[in-house]
Amino acid sequence: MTETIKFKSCPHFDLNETLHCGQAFRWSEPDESGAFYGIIAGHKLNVYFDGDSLCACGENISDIKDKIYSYFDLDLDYEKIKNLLCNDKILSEAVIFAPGIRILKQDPWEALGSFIFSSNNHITRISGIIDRFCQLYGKEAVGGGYDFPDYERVSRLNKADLAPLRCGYRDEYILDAARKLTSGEVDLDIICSADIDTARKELMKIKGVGPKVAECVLLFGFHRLEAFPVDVHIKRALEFFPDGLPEYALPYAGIAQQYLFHWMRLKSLSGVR
DNA sequence: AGCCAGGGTCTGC
DNA sequence: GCAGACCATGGC
Repeated sequence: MTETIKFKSCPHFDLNETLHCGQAFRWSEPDESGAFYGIIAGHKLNVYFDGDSLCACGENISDIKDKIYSYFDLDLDYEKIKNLLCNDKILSEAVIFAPGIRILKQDPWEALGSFIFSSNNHITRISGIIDRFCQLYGKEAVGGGYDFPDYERVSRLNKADLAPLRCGYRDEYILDAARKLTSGEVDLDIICSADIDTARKELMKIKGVGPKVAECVLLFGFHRLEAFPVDVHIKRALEFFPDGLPEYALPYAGIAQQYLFHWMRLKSLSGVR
């Protein structure tokens, strides 16, 4: 049956900014009422705000209530973190540009697969590739749609199977990732509990996973908030920080990075230089 | 019509 | 260790 869950009040949280700032690739645009459709833990749900409270609606979603809560990381106090970051003038500009961004806790394998597809690619195209990937090889989700494909299933595919994705040379990368996870050569549980340098090295055993993708997986899939992915937009942003980020920001470098990324990316999309 | 993109690999120094 | 060629694709 269709259920609605109302979570606790959470200010400093904007769904559009959070879901469409380049950390996740499968959320819909908002509908007329401002609700977004997506899939978490094999359940289709829509999320929206009722006043200050996040609400989720979908079939039997009480089964995954804890996972939804964790996905949006509702316990983390963003007011405190933003106040800290805003001691820096540039960071403060980035935060003010989209103050409702939060870092999601995505499924580690989905984050890994998604950011393998992301390399040297545009966000709109990444979304298309991942959509086709899920539709072709994902399990049906409760309430409709398809989940991100299991790596065991992907490990049994070949390049021809992936041709419809039109993901280019990244086809062998996703296969290598799925095979190394299935064989246990790379272990997500070990990465989860390892120190961050060990975790980086583990992830980079996978073909197609270099420093940037590894950092994205650590940040978005393992919630290592100190991870700091550097792409072209962040490279430009770093010109403002000749000595690197201020030291007090480093424990939350990944969060700072996301504000900077979104700010720089939307500025360049609107043609400002 | 090119330029560009949430880069990585491979080769040659 | 580091620079540079190369990689497949399509949105803009």
